[in-house]
Amino acid sequence: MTKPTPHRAAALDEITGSAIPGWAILVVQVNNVVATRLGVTDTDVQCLHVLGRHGPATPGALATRVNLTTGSASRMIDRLVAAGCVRRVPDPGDRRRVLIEPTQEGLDQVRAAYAGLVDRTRADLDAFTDGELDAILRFLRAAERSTEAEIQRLR
Amino acid sequence: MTKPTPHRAAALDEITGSAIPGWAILVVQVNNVVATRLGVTDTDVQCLHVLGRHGPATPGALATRVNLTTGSASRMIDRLVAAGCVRRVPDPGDRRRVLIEPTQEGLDQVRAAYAGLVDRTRADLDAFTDGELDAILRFLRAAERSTEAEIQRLR
DNA sequence: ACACATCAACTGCGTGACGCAGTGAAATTA
DNA sequence: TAATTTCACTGCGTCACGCAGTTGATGTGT
Repeated sequence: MTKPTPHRAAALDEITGSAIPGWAILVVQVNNVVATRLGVTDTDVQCLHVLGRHGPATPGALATRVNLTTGSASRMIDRLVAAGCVRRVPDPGDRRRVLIEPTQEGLDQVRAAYAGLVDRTRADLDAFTDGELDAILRFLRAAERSTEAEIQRLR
Repeated sequence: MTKPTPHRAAALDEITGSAIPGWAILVVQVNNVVATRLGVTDTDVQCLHVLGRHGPATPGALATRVNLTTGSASRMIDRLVAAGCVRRVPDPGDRRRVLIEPTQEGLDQVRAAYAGLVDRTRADLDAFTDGELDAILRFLRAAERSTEAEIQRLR
């Protein structure tokens, strides 16, 4: 077992040290370009992503997800409301709370902005077998969990 | 061929519509947390990532990679110099140009900030076979190319 | 029932990152 | 050599953000 796979160690290094960072840099950049296109802030699109993924949320919950104070989140929501991407809905259960829910227009704008990238990625995935696709999916889910855990730790 | 794999279509949708976006959101968030920890801006860490990946670059090249004007890049470099992460080196070949190169301290700081996440990811990757690892690596490289291409298109 | 503490979202104010427009220096070209 | 282009770099205004305080609603103890 002194030499399980020399190739394997190299692959691990390349994935963690080069491929993931390289991709992450471009993800940040494409988000920035999209934000500029939509005429909003990077933080705003991040907020829209969170809403599209987890559904309506309170300003407070939104603030923690995008690393903002509640005050700054308030202003961010003002901007998104003004842009027609988001709506303020009173929480029937607790009249202190307000729920922020994305408008159809907001969801469509974000979806359209990333449609090109999604298409390219689908095309990329054509080159893989069903089993490889499954492995990729499992990896992405694992990375999601690990990144989430690391965020919690770093706070 | 009317039913190549029903499972495959579902996997494609989940990867492009859920797994990648979900991970991307967290990548942005972890970058933000790291930036706060290092006492610099999100843009600053993005710049450090670019430098760590592509080596020394001129302020102009750096500006395009982080979507900034050359003026704002100048100030960003000022901040990074003040933080001891970066050095200005005159270009011997063209005396108008200045090369920005990361200091060892800057590289170490970034590396340390992400060490926990890298460790987690390596642990995640233990669960995959050599062949699966190879598929994951090929996918990441393809995603990198596609994202790069989409950025060019959106400009 | 009534005060009192808590928790939610929201506002004034200061700081700072950014874009824009202009400057100066060096290189390229006519 | 003169004109143009291409760099990096600076005043200035705008706007996103954090901080601290406000308002209103919900619980909580006596």
